[in-house]
Amino acid sequence: MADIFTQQPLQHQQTFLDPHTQLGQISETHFSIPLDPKLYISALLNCTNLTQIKQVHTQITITGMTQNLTVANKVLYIYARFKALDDAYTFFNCMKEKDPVSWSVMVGGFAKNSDHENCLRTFREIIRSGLPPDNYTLPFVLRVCRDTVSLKMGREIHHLVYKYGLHLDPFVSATLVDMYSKCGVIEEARLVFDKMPTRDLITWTVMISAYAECGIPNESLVLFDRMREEGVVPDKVTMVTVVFACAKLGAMNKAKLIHEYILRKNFTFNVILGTAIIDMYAKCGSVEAAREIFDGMRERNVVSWSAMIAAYGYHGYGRKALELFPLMLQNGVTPNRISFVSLLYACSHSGLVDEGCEFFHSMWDKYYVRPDVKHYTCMVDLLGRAGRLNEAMELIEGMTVEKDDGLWGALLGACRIHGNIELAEKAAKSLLEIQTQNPGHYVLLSNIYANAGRWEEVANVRDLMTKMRLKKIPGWTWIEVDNKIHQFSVGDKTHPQFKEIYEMLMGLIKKLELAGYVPDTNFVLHDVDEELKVGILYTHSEKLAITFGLISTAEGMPLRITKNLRVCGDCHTFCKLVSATERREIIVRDANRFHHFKKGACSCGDYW
DNA sequence: TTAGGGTTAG
Repeated sequence: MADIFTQQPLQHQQTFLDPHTQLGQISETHFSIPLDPKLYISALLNCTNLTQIKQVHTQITITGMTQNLTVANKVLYIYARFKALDDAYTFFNCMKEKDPVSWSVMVGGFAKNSDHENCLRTFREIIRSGLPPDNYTLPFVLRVCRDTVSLKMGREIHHLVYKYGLHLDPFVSATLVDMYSKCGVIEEARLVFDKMPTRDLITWTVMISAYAECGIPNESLVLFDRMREEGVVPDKVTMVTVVFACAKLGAMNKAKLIHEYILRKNFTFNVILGTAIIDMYAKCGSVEAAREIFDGMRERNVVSWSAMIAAYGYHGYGRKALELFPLMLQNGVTPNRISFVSLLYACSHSGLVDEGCEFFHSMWDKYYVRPDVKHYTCMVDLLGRAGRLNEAMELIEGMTVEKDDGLWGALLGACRIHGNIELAEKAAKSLLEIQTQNPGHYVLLSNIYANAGRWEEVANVRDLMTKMRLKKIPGWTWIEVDNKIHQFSVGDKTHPQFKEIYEMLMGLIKKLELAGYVPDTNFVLHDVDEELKVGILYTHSEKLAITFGLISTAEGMPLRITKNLRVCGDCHTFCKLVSATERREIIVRDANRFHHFKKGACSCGDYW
């Protein structure tokens, strides 16, 4: 047998694989050695497993064809594609001659297989050996910077483009945009994007997706329009990112327009696009429209089922979410960790404590999905909301997986609802030990202390926040009026009609109070002036006020709704009204969930 | 010969 890595060709003619035949069928016939590299390349590309690759590689070595760089690079490439990086690297090291393609394939092989360390090490070797980096290698290295969120390194790689006088082609630019946005500096991503002389579809898609992901989905839609104006035709991947942006925006009119566009342009309705549309409709307030899409899908995978379960969950329809689970199993779909997060979340927000506990226990026993910290967090939330705080604490104490700030935050939130200051302090101590960077947790803690009148602790938490340079970022709300999207935050005065909006708001507050609504300012952020508290309680979302304004024109509605409307602790500050789908129902959205207020009852059972 | 973009939760 020839040594396929040292590439020593055999001296004598051997029985070997006939590259003309189908791979995997060994030809026993002797024939003269074909020396056409194309045959070996196509044989390599036709391999379906590692054994076949090694067989072809052996033949290539026997013939001495490894001396041909094109063939050798293809051997490297195919090993990397089948994740056989050890084989690829051993071969790479034995290659007597390497060209930029060899280096690029090796760097790319490591990058695609998430071997960040070796990818960077190989890239440094290129630079050290005096070879210039090229436009083929840079996207791979930038990909590592993106995946490891290494902004500093990403900037250094970007600098190499100028240092080596490289042309910023669409590949490098697209990965730079992607890297900067995933590293949280969307402005730098946009700078690269704006500087490109011409942008191809992928760069547009990356930029559209970047805005949606970093919480500026309205800009995604603006870019989508601009892209089409410039004559770039979107493909289905672009449409998925646009649908995702619309889901983030929660704007139903836009959602419908985009859905119509997808149908009109005959985009293939695959699982990914279908699932994205389910999510979009659900997040725009219509769980029914989401279900319609779900029912109409030809193929559904675990993501589609989980998305639908989650949709019912955050709309407060826990039972419907749970009904989907056995159907999912019947359809031969295996639940994953996210399916269980969605199920437990649905239970916790519909007060289905027993059902939640059952799922939690069966997920590992029956479905071999090991509970991670997120599942424990759902359970703490479930037990905590139901007032079973001690059980929640016992669960945490018995955990073998690493605890994170979200877990303690859930316990802290439950302590706030039930006014359990002792347990709150335990949770707070652990949160402070972890040094959570989530300002919401500190605000929560400060509020608990404030409610207990422990002002010294309030001041300590505030000091800590200042020292850690943490600031609560205000939530944004978007509202669609006549197909135009308006953006607001609490106390916002940037809207051209802000005077009219606040006048209407103040009028509504008066009506609310006349209707007997007494605001509970206990849970309003304590970092605002006292006189603003009541205002914030109502103005947490101007959208809420505006929609109330619209509803108030409907006969008899405002008093009935306002009398019965009790928003939960979270909603006091973060509630967002999405739309009034019918006169007798309004849907309120807080950070991640929806409340359906129908004839004075909320679909979410917790707060009623 | 080698390169870039998409779905579910928190």
